Formats: sequence, structure tokens, C-alpha cells
Amino acid sequence: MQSVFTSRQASDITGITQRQLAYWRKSGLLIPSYTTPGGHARYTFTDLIALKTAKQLLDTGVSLQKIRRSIASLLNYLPNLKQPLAGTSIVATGDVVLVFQEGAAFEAITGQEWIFPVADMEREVLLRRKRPGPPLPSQVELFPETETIVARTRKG
Amino acid sequence: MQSVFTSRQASDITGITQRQLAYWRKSGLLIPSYTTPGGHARYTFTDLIALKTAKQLLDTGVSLQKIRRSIASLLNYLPNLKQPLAGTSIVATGDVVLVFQEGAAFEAITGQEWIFPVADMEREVLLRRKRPGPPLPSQVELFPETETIVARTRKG
DNA sequence: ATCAGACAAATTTTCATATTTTTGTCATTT
DNA sequence: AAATGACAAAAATATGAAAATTTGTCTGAT
Repeated sequence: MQSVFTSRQASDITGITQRQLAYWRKSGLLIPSYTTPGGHARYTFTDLIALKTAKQLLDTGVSLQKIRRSIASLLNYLPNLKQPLAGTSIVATGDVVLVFQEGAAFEAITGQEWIFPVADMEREVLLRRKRPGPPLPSQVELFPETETIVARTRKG
Repeated sequence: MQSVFTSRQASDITGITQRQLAYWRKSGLLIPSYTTPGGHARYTFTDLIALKTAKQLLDTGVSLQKIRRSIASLLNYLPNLKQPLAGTSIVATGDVVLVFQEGAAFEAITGQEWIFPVADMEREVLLRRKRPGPPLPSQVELFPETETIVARTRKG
């Protein structure tokens, strides 16, 4: 047995206006899991989580369209996700939606992967420095060159 | 005693062209820690880390100007950082530079804080649902309303 | 009480274009 | 060998107008 919520309740709980709920439903952003024969919305608890997530994203400055794109991308990259906004760890600023899944993070909109803590970088620099390859004098005197000031003229 | 590197070495090690090093130096993005009396660059190991970080950011699609802004912001929010690009855990996509510091994450360019794993959201929804306050029937029948079809006419 | 439709205000995108940055290449200097 | 200066190509940013999306408010229907 599952508890469900009316649009009014969903609105009260999530802080999303009923107008928004209606539009999001119509535009497909979040369609309630159930609809009564009379056409009334019935939101499940999971729906509410997704709604709340969307609301938070909105409040943070992520536009509806970016939320849409994020969802599309999530479904694309993680096809087994049933409720994209309810099933993952999501983090965002005004411009970006980051998703954490299995330890890795990637940006929801582009699907691009995120990268490199600085620690790795240090290792890499060290490697290159040690590697034989091209003959690299691994160290240099601080101020080796001798300034030979000669008579100098300027063009013009 | 500190090992230092010429621009050639810095270039070979980091993969940044000498032209870039020159420009970055002139434009202030990264000024080598030492300069010989003759005006030649001497990069420290830490400089190389910063350079490598910048290079990685570039390769990931972060523009030079965004790197600049990130550095400015980092210095603003973490004034005790001496080498902004060498001292923190940095993560980025093409558009954003994220900095991890003391468990929290914030976006380097705007300084905006990042937010809310979904776990918290679930808790919040639960709280609202349980809270007394406005009388919220905490549960609803799935299909309560009775459709009363009456004779209907359409305008026009 | 919820929904659907209509209209307008507010907010976001989308382009196209002008401007500025950044980088490469080459010649010259130190 | 490295730096500087100059010119041009490539890339990124800023700007502004047009188009599309999103939301509020209201009215009527179920």
C-alpha cells in the first residue's frame, strides 16, 4: 500500500506552486505516478523527492530547461535510473548540475566527466621530471647567464 | 636548496608552449617565482604544479579567463593560499571550476556554495509531512472523486 | 478541490555580431 | 637559449534583439 498526495499536498510539502505542478506535469518534466480517472494528480513519495530536488535546483538558479537537459542526460548515461531526480546524489550551482554515482562525478547536462584532484598532478610532474627520454638537465642554477652589456642602439 | 627550471624545461615538463609561458608570465597569470638578473624565468617545482593544473584546466575546456577568475576568487575566499592552483583539490568541467576545501565544495569563479545531496532532501520531505502545522491529510485515496458526467455544451 | 484555457509579465534561450584574449610564427635582441 | 616585438589566426567574451519558455492570475468546467 502506497501513500499518495494530491497536488495541493505536493505543493504544500515541496513549496512548488500548483501552477508550476500543473505546468511541469503538462510539459512532462514530472508527471505524477498516478492519475485518477477524473484526471487528478496523485504524487507518490518518490515523486515528492524528485519535486523537491527540482525545486532546490530552481532555487539555486538552475533553470527549468537546464533541469530538463540534466534529466535527459542522466537518462542517457544511466538508463536504468527510473527517477532521475530522486535516485542520485545531485549537487549544483547556478550553472551546473553535478551527479555523484558510484564514487564518480559527472556533469549532468553535458555528460562530461569530472577530473583530477591536484594530488595526481604532483605525481605526474614528478614522473616527467624523472623520466629519461629527452635529455633534461633536471636542475639549473638560479642566475647563470652573464649579462654582457654591449653598446646598443635602437632602431628608428 | 631549491631546484628551479628554465622556461624550456617548464615547457617540456608541463606541455605548455614557451609562447604560452611568456604570455602567462607577462599577463600575470603565473609569474615564475624567480627571475634572473638577465630577465630569464626560473620556475620552482610549485610553479610547475600550478602550471600543470592550469594546463589541465585548459585541456578540459576551461578558458584562460575563467582560470584567472578562479584564481582571483580563490585568493578572495582563501586569502592564505599562496599558490592558488597548487594548494587545493580542484575539479572541473569545461564550464566550472570546483574547489574542495575542508569537506565543503564551492565554485571557484563565483564563490557560490554547492549544495544538498539528495539524502538531505528525503529527510526534509519527511519532516514536512510529519509536522503538525497546517492540517495536511497525510494520505489520500488513490481515486476518490466521482465523475459526474452531465450534459455539456461547448462554446462557439 | 482540482483542472484546463487564456492572456500577460517575467525569465531564459538563441542567434548574430563586435570586441577582446590568447596563441602561433617569425624576426631581432640580449 | 631565452626574451621581446609585431602581425595574423583562432578562440572566448560581451552585447543586444528576437524568440521561446515559465509562471501568475483569472475564469469557467468537472
